[in-house]
Amino acid sequence: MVTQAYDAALRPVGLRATQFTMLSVLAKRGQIRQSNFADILGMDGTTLTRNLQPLLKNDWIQIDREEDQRVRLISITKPGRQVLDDAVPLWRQVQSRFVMGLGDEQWSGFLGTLATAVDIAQRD
Amino acid sequence: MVTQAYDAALRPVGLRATQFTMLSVLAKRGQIRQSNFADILGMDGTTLTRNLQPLLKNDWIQIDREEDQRVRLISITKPGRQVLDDAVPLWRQVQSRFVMGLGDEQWSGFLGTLATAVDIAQRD
DNA sequence: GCGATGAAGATGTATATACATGTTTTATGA
DNA sequence: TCATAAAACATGTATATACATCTTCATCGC
Repeated sequence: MVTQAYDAALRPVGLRATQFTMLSVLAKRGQIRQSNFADILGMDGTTLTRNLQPLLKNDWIQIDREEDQRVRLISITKPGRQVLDDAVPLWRQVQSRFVMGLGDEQWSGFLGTLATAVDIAQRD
Repeated sequence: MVTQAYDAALRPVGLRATQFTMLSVLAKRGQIRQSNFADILGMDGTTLTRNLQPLLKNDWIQIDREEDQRVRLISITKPGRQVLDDAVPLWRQVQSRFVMGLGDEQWSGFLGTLATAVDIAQRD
């Protein structure tokens, strides 16, 4: 239901929550290897392969090669930065709805709990 | 990543996390209307229509009609109860990994935060 | 220099998710 | 009563997700 709220808020610019996250990571980190990108997103490599397609179709990202022909380098494009810029205010509005609704204390506790949960999931 | 942990734990019995949740609800509440089921799960009605298919294919649920021919009544079957019984110990193991890893205080805080988040998402 | 091994992605298949829209059945109002 | 609205689901389409497996390319031993 939380994801639905973010998806609904981003609909005017044509972005889904996942896509917003992906473009945000690319905007912040610049060109990165596909495998590294998957790790950052906590996403299976094959999932990332599929999730790149809608972004490519809209020319929001580009994929380059390096000397090692196996590696794919992903980066955001100018149109990608544009749609991200358009999306940020919409994102901020939902985000603040949740942050303010929970309050600072519960919010920071939530972030900490999620980090711990990821840590526990990674064990084994 | 949390969902991945639950999916991995349930793999030996052939259940996904979503399916485990659906069968658990049916086991606890008995026969329910499809629309009511969707509300309980916080799932769009059309998503539920699709998610029922794998359960039907495995004969874990059945769908009956009532006088109002529009309504579908969903219930768990004997094989459904069987696979759920097989799954519960596997689920308990992952569940306790997360509950114990977080500790009682953080765990109950987490549950409260999620409930509040759902509440916020439902506004508007 | 060449065969085995391993790294990096892609593909086949299945499930999960929801919006827009369509279909069927029931309820409602002039 | 009958046309219309509304309720309950299904379907078309698109994205999100991951496992098993395949392909391609690089590296490492010998």
